[in-house]
Amino acid sequence: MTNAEISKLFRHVAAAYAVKDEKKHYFQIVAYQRAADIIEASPAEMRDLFKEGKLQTVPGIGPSIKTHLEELITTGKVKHFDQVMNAVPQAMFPLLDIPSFGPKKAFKLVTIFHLQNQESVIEDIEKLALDNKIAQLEGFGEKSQNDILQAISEYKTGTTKSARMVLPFAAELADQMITYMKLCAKVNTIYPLGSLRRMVATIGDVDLAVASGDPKAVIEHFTAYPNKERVIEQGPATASILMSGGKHVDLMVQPPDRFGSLLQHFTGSKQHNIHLREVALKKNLSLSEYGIKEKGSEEKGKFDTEEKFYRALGMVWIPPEIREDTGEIELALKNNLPNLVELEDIQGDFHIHSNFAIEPSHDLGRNTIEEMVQKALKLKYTSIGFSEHNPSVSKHSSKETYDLVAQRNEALEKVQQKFKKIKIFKLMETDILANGKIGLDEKSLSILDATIVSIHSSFGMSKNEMTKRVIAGLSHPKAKILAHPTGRLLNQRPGYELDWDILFPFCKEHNKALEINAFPARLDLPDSLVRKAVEYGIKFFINTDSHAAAHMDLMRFGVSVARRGWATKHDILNAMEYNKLEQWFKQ
DNA sequence: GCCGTTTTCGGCCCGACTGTTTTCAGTCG
Repeated sequence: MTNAEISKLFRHVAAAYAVKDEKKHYFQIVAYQRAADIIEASPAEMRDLFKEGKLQTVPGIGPSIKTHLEELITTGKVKHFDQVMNAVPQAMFPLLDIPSFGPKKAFKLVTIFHLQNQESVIEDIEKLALDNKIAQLEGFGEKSQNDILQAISEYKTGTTKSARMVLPFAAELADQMITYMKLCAKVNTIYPLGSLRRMVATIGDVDLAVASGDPKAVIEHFTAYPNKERVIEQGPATASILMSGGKHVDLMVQPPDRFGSLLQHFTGSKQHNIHLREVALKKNLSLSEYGIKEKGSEEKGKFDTEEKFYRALGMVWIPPEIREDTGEIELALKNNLPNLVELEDIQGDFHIHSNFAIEPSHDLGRNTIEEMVQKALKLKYTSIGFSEHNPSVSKHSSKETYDLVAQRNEALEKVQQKFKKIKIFKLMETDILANGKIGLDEKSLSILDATIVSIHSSFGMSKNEMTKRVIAGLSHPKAKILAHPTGRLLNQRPGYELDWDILFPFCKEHNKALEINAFPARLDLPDSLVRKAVEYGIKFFINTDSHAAAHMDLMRFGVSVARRGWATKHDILNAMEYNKLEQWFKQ
């Protein structure tokens, strides 16, 4: 049972409670929805946490839900859930997947029309709407009948709720909209907010906030966007449009003197905001996008900046990347937040593929060594590490491999002679083969400063085997960095499994670094694991894995992952002076 | 059902928008 399945089941339980008696079960409903949100977003599978006895460490999971989860994971079902859900018609549940269908509407329709078949219920509702049977019901009308048809049609064609976007894709969509919105003279300021501002690895919808003295004009301009599918909703302060591909763009507008509270509200996360508002309540304050009001008063205090907004709650400003309600509010109250690493701290990039013809088993870069160095200089780096893939093991003798590595080194030295302002490190990205050996022999390794190691084959191994394999590879004294540690490709493959409780202590003890791969389809190590590794005291390289000079600009995405993992400058090795780094490689 | 340096009992974020309604329920974020 996956997190997604558990989350869906919890939402169904909440829906069943809502139908049964919403008032009586209100806080159970909220609790199950909150647990569903948290489990859905959790990078760790609940079944793994169960095996490790760590279910109670998940926020939102208390004694009762924990017991139910244990029953669910061991037996595949929960008696209590069955009881709750069997009290309502089963046919209502498939309808909940369709946007605009909640528990009440789904229950009402399947009850009135005696629908019992879960397989056909969506088609059944569609047919009833087409036959004009729904418009006559109390509480429904012509418009809502048409809305139902539209929602079902969009659901069936996959127009809605499609896969989440990787960051640059969402950023580009946001940029397009921002460019368009700036054509409206009434737009003072506009920012992308929500998960895009928090730099979450994948983005659902694009959220935009505008400061303007004329919200009406701004909203009208927004909903007139020519490349939209349709307007979803439109009010005096907010609007939402559907884009081709099923993405929503949500807009909120406030006057400039309330823009700080809008930024705070719309950046989220939801759990961060809820917690912040609970903290505020204890101070007799109530928060919203309009500002802060004292309990009992109608007057809402105005905040033009986020800093002032947080200060009014007795805390320091919290960087958006860590607004996930994982302890940041408590530390902000004590003015004790970590000093997160910044892009400007980065002094070099150590996972760089040039087009040097090294005859690798994987891909070559597109630019020359010199072009990559020039790009590094433009980025004001003081060091760079070249790490082409090792020459393919199957196609070369040991001597041929050595000659290729030596030739690559000579090429690096030539460029080093020409550019004295930057230190060039001689690295390589070496495969950890299925048997745990690495794809270079001692002689070749001896002429490198160090090697990055990584997995590019035999992904299907068990967690145990893979952990042993990675540790075997990392055990060579020259193997200093584990690249893209989980092997995940966002929206493509989940990555292999590793036992972090073994790997993290190993890295700490043997002074091995983990890579935070900045390539947007990877963002690997994932942020939540970065956080754990930081707690272990492990060091990182943030690398772009560039296969072209232009890729080196992607560093900021890796820095965001590090920030989301609460890493400071001192956790990041490529934020160090190169001479210190040279020492580190020799350790 | 969860949660706790003001609580192990008694609280639980706050608001937008829509359609069908003459004041609100439902859905969403």
